[in-house]
Amino acid sequence: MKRLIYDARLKSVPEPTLRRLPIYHRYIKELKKDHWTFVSCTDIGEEFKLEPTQVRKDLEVTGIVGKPRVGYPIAALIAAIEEFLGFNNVNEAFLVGAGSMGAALIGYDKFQDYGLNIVAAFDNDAAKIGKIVHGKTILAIHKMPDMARKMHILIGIITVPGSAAQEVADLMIQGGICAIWNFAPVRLRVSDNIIVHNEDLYCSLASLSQKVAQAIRLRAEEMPS
Amino acid sequence: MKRLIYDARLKSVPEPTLRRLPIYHRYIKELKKDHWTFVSCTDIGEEFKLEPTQVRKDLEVTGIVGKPRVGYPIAALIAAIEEFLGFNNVNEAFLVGAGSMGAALIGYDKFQDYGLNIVAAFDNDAAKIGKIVHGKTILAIHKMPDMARKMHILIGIITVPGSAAQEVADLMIQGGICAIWNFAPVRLRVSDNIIVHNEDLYCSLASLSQKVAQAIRLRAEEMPS
DNA sequence: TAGATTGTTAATCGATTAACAATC
DNA sequence: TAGATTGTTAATCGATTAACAATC
Repeated sequence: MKRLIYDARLKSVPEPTLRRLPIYHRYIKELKKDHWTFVSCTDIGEEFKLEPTQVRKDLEVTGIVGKPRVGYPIAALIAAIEEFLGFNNVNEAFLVGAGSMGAALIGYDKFQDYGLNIVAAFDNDAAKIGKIVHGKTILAIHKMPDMARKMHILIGIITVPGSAAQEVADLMIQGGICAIWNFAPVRLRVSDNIIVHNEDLYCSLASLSQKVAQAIRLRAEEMPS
Repeated sequence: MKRLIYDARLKSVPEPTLRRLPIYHRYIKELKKDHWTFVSCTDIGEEFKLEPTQVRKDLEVTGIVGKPRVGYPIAALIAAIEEFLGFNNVNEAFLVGAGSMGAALIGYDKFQDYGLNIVAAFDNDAAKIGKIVHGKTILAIHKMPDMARKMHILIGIITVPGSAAQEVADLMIQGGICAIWNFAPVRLRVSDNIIVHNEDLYCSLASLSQKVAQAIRLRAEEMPS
């Protein structure tokens, strides 16, 4: 049973794994509060209706080593997930678009725990510039690229309308930003060294909508009135 | 080349397909504005860097029939996607949790186009009840289940803190709601006839965080200072 | 010791991609 | 007609699940 250190360059981690790890992390932190010291894949799998094997595969990428018969030491496991997901090195981020979604995100104070610190917010609307939102002053967008470069900002959050998103993305990249969390309903055209995460609520809603529509269709067939 | 009508009961549509269709839909509507009449999978694939075959497979689920050599008639294709995704039968929804995220969602006026109409918003905070947000009065949460049942509401949106989410979900289901769009960072325990869509921004952020952390690690290795 | 769980390899499943005849 | 694109089947790829020896 030799064990190789996981080398992230060889193979990128599956996206489903990346999205399950924070779920596990949350649960395991709860267990720690309840003074558990070990947790098994069976425990985690039962909580989220997942196969223990899948949980084990997921945890494997963090490099954690477990004990047969008992599971994984909780404190070490939490640390391994946090280290792997980059929660420890908190990165500073700029947010552009101080509308209601932007304001909501500025207010998410737990983002810090996940490696994100929104240090400034920008807008192009004179009515918004200078206003304070959740303790942060909204700055003029034209200041953003220079500030980003000076402050070595790596992450940008886009919460502007779709029509302005590409322009904002270009400015961010100009300022040295290399990862964009995009809430605008637009696919951004960027070079492929830029990480883009689309949070397109309309697409998510469309998927929900289809399932509801299908459920209604099936129900109508089963009970013809 | 016989063609069977797609029967949604036989096989559920892959989630990736459901999330790509609205993207195509948006693009094709743009093309229609520019007076295109036909669009091919090659066109769509080039726009989004996808294989034409994949686009074709995706469009197939809508039942649209194309013309070899020219592609799909734009107007019919838009109609087919909208019908398939359930954009035509707009469903009424209740939103619970009038915090900043709730307020942002109430303000998303395009949700109607995707089959969702937020008709009422609720909260348990006396300070919020009675307030008007984006033209909608915030109601007391205790009124929600009865109102949902009387108004035949099918969709619930949860934007409360994680600690309250399960309780809200239970109330929604009690009111006859069968589909939940959950923005709280919690996995809801519901019976499996309830559709749950988790919009867990922390998980999404964690995935972004990991990629940024990895990019930084690689960069550090490539340029040792 | 007995048995539950780990680590790891193999099999399965589902989604993507390739191949190609049909066709406009 | 020639050739691009559809519709459809087969091959590939990647993620999930199953199997099982090692082990505490």
